[in-house]
Amino acid sequence: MSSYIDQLNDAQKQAVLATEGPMMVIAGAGSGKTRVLTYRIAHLMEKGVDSFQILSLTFTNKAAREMKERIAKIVGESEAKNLWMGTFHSVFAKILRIEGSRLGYPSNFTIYDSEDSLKVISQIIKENNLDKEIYKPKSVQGRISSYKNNLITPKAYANRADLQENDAAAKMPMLGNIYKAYTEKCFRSGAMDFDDLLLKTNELLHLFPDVLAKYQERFKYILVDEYQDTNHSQYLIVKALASKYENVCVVGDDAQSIYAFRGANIRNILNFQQDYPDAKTFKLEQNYRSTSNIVEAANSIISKNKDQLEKNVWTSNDRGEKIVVHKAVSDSDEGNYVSSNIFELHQQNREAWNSFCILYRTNSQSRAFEDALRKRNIPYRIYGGVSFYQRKEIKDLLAYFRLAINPIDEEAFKRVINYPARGIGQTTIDRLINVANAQEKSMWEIAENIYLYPTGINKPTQQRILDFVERIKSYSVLASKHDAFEVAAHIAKTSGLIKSISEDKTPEGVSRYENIQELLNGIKDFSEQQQQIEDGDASLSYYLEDIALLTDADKDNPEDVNKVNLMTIHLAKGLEFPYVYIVGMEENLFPSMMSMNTRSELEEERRLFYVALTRAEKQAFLTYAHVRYRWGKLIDCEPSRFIEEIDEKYLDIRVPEFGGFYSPPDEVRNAFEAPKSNVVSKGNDNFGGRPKFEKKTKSEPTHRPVPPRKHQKLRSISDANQNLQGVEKGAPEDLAQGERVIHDRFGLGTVKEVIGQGADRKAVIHFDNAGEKRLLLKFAKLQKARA
DNA sequence: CCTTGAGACGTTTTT
DNA sequence: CGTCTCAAGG
Repeated sequence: MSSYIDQLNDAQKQAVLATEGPMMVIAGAGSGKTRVLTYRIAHLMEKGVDSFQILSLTFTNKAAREMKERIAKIVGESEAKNLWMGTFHSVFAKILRIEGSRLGYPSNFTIYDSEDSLKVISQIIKENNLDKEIYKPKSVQGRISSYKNNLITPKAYANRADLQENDAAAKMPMLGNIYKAYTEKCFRSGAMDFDDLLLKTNELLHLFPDVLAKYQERFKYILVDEYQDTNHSQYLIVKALASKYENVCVVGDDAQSIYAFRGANIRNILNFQQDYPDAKTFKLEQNYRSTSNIVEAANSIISKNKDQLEKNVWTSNDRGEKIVVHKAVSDSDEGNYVSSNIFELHQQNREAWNSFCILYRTNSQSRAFEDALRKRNIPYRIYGGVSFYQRKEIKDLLAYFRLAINPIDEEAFKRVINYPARGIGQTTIDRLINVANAQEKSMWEIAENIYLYPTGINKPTQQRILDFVERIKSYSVLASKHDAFEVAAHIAKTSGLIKSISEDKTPEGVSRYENIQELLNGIKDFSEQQQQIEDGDASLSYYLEDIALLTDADKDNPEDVNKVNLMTIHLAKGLEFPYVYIVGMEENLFPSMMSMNTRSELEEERRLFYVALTRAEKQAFLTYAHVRYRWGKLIDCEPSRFIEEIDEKYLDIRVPEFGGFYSPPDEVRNAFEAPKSNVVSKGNDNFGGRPKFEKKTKSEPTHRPVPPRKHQKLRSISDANQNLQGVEKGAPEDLAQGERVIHDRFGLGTVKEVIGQGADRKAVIHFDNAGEKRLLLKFAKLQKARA
C-alpha cells in the first residue's frame, strides 16, 4: 500500500479505501476533506481504474485544478490529465456542446450570464406592456431560476396550479407567460443561461437513453465535493449518472451549507441515505486547521442551530489566542483598526501579508478596508465585486466575439449593432425586434435577409444593417481559421471599438482603454498557453467557453501571491488563513436584514458565520462599528447577536471607553455625530437588549452636544480632516499650478497643469488618494483649499 | 439619431 | 452614495 495512505487518520483512511459502492463523507471544517478526495482518486487509479472513468465535481474550477495538480504528483501528469474535474456548470457545458444538438442547440451555443438573462426578461416585460414595478425583473428572474433548478419547465408550470396561485398571489399572474417567452427567446438565440446548463443536461439524460448509457459507462466513479450546496437539478444529474454502477462518493458538511438562497438543498444529504440505503457513511471530525479555542467557539455557535446532523468536531491543536472583539467608532475607523492591526502583526511577528484575510457579508463593505490598507501601503487583493468581465467595455468587445462564434446570439447582437455608432438607431432596432418576434426568427436572420421582410426600415439604413452583417460574417470566417488572440485583436481594431474608446480622454475613458488592453493581453496569454499544451484549443470559441464559467475564486494572478485577502464569506468557502478578520458584525448587516424573517434563513446566516470563523488557523478578530454609512446616510448599529452567542470564555473583548484603540481626535468624532433627524435608527429588540459585554463600556453619554453639521459629507477620517482645514469658496477661474484643491469625490489634490481656454478649460490634478485626473473645470466642482 | 441631465432606485450572498 | 433609466434638446 502506498505511503501516502499512512498520513491519514482512521476515518480518513476508511473513506479513501472504500472505493466501491455509494458512500457519504460528512466532513467537519478543517478535517482534511480535500486530502481525502485527492487520495481517494489517486488510490482508485492505483487500483487500476482508468482515469477516463472518474468524474469529480467541485465547487470552483480552481479547486479542481489544484486537486488535479496534487493527484498528478502522486500518479503522474499523463495519468491525471484525463480526469474529468470541474464545476457542475463547466463539466456539463462541455457535454452539452457535444450532445446539445439532440435538443436543438448549436454546439457553439452562447452561455448567457445573469446580466444577459435579466435583459431578456426586462425586454419581455416591456413587450407585453406589463408594469415593471409589479413584475420586477430581478424577482421574475429569481422565480424562473428556482423553477429551472427544480426542473419545472414552462410546460410543467402550466400544470402546477399551486405555483400559479403562488405567483398570482404575488401579483404576477403572467409569470408563466414570461417564463415561456424567456425560454423561447433564449432558445432562438442559441443561448443557455446558468440554470439551463443543469436543466438541459437533465433533459438530455432523461430523453435519450443512449446518451445516458454512454455517460454512465464513461463515469463509473463519481465524486461530488461540497454536496450540501448542490441544488435539486444537480442532485438529479448525479443520481442519473450514478444509477448504473452506484460508485458515487459525496462529501459535504451540513454545517457549512450557505447557498440555500440559490436553490441548494440540505435535504440532498438526507435523500442520499434514502436513495442508497446501504450507503456507507464516514464522519471526519478531527480538525487540523484551527486552534482549539476557535474550534470550540465555532461549535458553540453552530449548536444554536436546530437543523443539523450530529457531529463532534474536535482538535488536538493548542488552545491559541482568544477571539478578539473590537468595537470601532465608524466604518472607516473599523478599516483603520483592521489595517493597523495587520500592519503590527506583520511587523512584530513577521507574518506574510497573505496570512491575513478580511471577510465581510456584502461586497459593498470592502471599500473602507481598501482605503485603509492603501493608506498604509499594505498590498491587498480583492476577490469578487464587479468582475472584470462584467465591465461595460469588456462585455462590448466580448459581444463581438460572441457574435462571430454564434451570430444568432441576440443579446450580443443588440449590444453592438450600433456600437460604435453606425447609424442604426433605436427605432430601427425595435422594428427588427418586432419582425423577428412576428416571424419567430432571430434578429440576425431578419438582418441577414433584410430585403425579404416588411420591416419599414429605409433603404440607407437597410444597407448599414447589411454592412454590419457582412462584418460579423467576415469575423466568423476569421475565427474559424486563426487563434483567439489574432481574431480578437483584429476585431478590436476593425470594429471601431478601440478607436471610439481612445477618443474619450476622461480618466474613465483612459481606464476603459486600459481594460481593453488588459483583456487582449489575457487572450494573448490564453492563446499561447493553449498552443503549448498538447491538443490544446486556442480558438476564440474555446476562449469564450473558458471565461464564461470562471468563478471569482478561479482567477489566479501570479502577482497576487503575497497580499492581504479581501472577500465575502461566501467566496471564502474552502479556504484557510492564519489570521481572519470578520468585520461588520452588526445586526441587519450580519445577520443580513433580508435574512431575519424565518428561522431557516437565520440559521443559514449562522452557518455562514460558522464558515467564516472556521477559516481561521491561528486567530480570529470580530469587529463592528458604532455608526456606519449606508446609502449615503449615517446609521446607528447594534452589535451582531452572533457575538453574544459565543461563550465569553473564548473571547477577548476590547470595547474601550471611547470606541476604538485608535481613538480619533474629538473633532472627528463629533463630525460623525449627525443631527438626530439624519440618523436612521435600525435598533432591534429581537433578542432582548444589548449584548452583555456592552455593559463593560462605561456609560457613554448618549446625547453629546452636536455641532452644526457641515454640508460636506464625510466619508472617512481623512475627509473629516480635510474639512477641518477649511474651504474657501470661489470660482476656480484663477487656478494656478501648485495650488491645493478639494474635489467632492477625489478629495485633496495639487494642480499640476491648466490646459485650454473658456468652457473647455481642463486641469490636471494629482489627488493625494486618487492619483492623477484630468478634469473639465466647468464640471468638476473644485474648491480651493487653504494649504 | 445621439448626447445630456435629472430623477428613481437600490445592497445580501453567486454559478 | 452610486448607477442606471428615462425624457428633452441638438
